Amino acid sequence: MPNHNLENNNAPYSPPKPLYEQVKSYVLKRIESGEWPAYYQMPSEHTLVKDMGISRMTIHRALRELTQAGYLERIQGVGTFIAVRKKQRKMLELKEVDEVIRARGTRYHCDIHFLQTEPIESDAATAMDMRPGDSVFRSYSVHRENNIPVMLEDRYVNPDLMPDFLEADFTTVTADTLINSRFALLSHEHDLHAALSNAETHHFLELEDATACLVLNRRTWLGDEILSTVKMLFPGNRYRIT
Amino acid sequence: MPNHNLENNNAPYSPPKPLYEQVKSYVLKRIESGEWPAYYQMPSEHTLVKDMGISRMTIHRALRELTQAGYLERIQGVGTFIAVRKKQRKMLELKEVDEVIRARGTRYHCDIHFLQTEPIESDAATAMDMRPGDSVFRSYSVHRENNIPVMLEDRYVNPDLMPDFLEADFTTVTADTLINSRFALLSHEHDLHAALSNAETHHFLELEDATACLVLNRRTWLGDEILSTVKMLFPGNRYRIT
DNA sequence: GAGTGGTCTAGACCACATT
DNA sequence: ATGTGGTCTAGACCACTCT
Repeated sequence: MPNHNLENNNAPYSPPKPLYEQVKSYVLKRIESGEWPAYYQMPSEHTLVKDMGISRMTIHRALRELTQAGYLERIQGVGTFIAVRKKQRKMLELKEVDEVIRARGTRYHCDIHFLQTEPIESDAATAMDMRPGDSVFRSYSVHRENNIPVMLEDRYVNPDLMPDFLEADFTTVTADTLINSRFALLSHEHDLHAALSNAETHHFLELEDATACLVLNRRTWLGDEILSTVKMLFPGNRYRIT
Repeated sequence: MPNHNLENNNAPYSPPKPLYEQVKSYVLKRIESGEWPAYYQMPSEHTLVKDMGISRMTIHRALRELTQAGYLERIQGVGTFIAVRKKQRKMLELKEVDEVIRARGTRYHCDIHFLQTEPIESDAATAMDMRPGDSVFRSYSVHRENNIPVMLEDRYVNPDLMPDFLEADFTTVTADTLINSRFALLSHEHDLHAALSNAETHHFLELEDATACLVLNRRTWLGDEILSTVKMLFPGNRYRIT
């Protein structure tokens, strides 16, 4: 049997790493050093099995995980290649208002202006993938930080998917928190732009003048059905998304 | 040998899914239906091997991947448990303007209004972690879709970290694309709000009236040093972040 | 036909936790 | 002592690509 402890041979008390991790390090080291540049076809599984004296399943697991992590690209029947620099995706996390405000140590409060069943009108019906006139739950609320309105929320919920939405106690949890805690497999779709306040939003947000607002639309999917759509308005001078 | 094609037995032309994928579906179905709630100890690998007639390595791979994905928690010597609802982080990907526009099939173009070295003034110095008066590279450009300005970019770059920034050809690549292709280990910090256009931005964005703009600030770190800060203005009626 | 990666098995040994 | 998950092997069959 070959010696499988490929590293730290002279360092005492070295915790043994699993073989597949050692294979991953072996490959990563050659990628980082530039020995195996992008597009380079690295040795096949069979070759590594022979050269490293490690079984194919173990080699395969290592290469599969590196592929998953974006370091390699594998083509069946062809070979394994070093991936071009993994594209850096710039992600922004959209945190819940109530959590942000509470984390700041300021006072959070929410006024529910209405929470009711209504026939859905045309535009919202399209967004919810329902027919105009179908019954829909709707909530309309203002979220406040130290009593100053920082967000206006206009939400539609599909009654078939969440029949008890109207019974929830939104003084203690936000609709978002409720929905997230209820369902396991949600996916979200976002859309962001800026718009001026209009007469209605002006009133509910208690604005003095026409104000640039950040508009965040979110559609929440439960599997392949739309559970909820929500439009959130943040006055630009009162709230920043970080 | 048991029949391993656990699904679509009556649907013709069903593409056979790998066994480990079928095991994953089997487990996910029971999580979604609520049959296996959070904290529930699901059957052991040995039990699944017996019940499903599938080898342990295959079962193990399925459970390992579900663990990696956050659905399960495994404790050696104890068992496998359904994970508490993975906190659903709502992420928004900030794509590059030029890529978005090109993907839409519309025409992308960028005007550089200036690209120079200048002494950094107080506010920007704070943001860049430099001293006021230090030399800094600055670029000021307008990004257009079908010749209509959709984004105004005001960027500062640390000359020590990227001495050749001024030599780059920004008619073919954006500063963002250049920076991303140059460095491997960047991290980004974002900040988003809405604001009205002012006299200056009004002019460069060729706006008719005061317009609500989405303001996206980004700081890009190279290790523990700030490589670049940029303020991007998107007129709300011309561009949405999706 | 030869070489590649994708999957799967039936066993094995180990580390760990509980009883 | 028993049961759990973590790793590893030596084979096997398959689908795919290229020559």
